Amino acid sequence: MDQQQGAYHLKKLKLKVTPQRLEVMHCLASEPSYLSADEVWSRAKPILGSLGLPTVYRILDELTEAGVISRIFRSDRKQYYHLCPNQNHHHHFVCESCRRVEDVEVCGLDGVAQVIRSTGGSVTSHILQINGVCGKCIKREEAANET
Amino acid sequence: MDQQQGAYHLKKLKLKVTPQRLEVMHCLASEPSYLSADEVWSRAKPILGSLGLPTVYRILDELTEAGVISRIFRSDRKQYYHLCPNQNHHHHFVCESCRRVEDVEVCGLDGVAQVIRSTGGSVTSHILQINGVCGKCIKREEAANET
DNA sequence: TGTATAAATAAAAGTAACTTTCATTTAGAG
DNA sequence: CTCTAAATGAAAGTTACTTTTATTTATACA
Repeated sequence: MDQQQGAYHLKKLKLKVTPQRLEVMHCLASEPSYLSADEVWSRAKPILGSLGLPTVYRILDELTEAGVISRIFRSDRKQYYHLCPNQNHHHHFVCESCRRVEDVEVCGLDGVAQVIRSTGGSVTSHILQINGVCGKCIKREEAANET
Repeated sequence: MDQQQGAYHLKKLKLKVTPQRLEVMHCLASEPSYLSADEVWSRAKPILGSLGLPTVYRILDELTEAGVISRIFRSDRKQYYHLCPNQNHHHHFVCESCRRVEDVEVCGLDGVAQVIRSTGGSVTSHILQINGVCGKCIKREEAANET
């Protein structure tokens, strides 16, 4: 994500276009995997010269709330963030081996939402994350086993 | 979940049947919503007399790993746990108003898994959580608005 | 292009969630 | 009953995250 795109997103959200926000977005966008708040801070800080950790948390929260970035769930009780250029509704396939995040366009939630509605409830959001091993990693592991 | 059921689960997992484990399971099972580690501790401690917080964390981890309890995801960066009697594959509808967790039998992930496999990847697990407002809460809110 | 101002940031201190370590206890196998 | 591996509790430690407040800055508007 370049500065223009970043600025566009921020303006649409009525957030000021600050170097900190642009750099946080840039960090996440240039990472095919996901990053923790701390990792974003470590990467963005030297580029900006100075950057407060609370600022990173605030920006991550704002952008998550706005749907520009998504949380990635792991069992280590830490929070990870991923930014994907695809802004349509989609979900994530997370490789447990290389940590890469792939977009999954299929949602398959229509049936589920229908069931909820049939009980009088309403659906406001949902989390769908698929964990597994990506094709590249499977091939790599197979090759390693054969030697 | 009574002691017998709890003991059955633990034995199947080759875990010793301790009062601590039984009580943690009992706490979660008697709660239609979800609890944080801290909340489990607060509830189980007075019943057991003494209970270490690390023990609670350990037990929650073991049971989550084994699939006996599930994590509930919220945006407050804290971890919550839910135990449901239904041990078949299913997902959760979490009411944002009353925090109640309802089982959802429909999964709808077959299509997604197929897409992953078509790219050479494999799926090992997935997270699906539906957030919304349950029928009861919608009715309650409507009634409140009418007065 | 200035200027006012609301929004945003940094620094410092604080809180809460969670973990590690290790000595002691206990469940369950034999 | 006894032995042993597993489990627990206590204490201390770590890390993730938040709050507060003074200062700075982006931007709307003159």
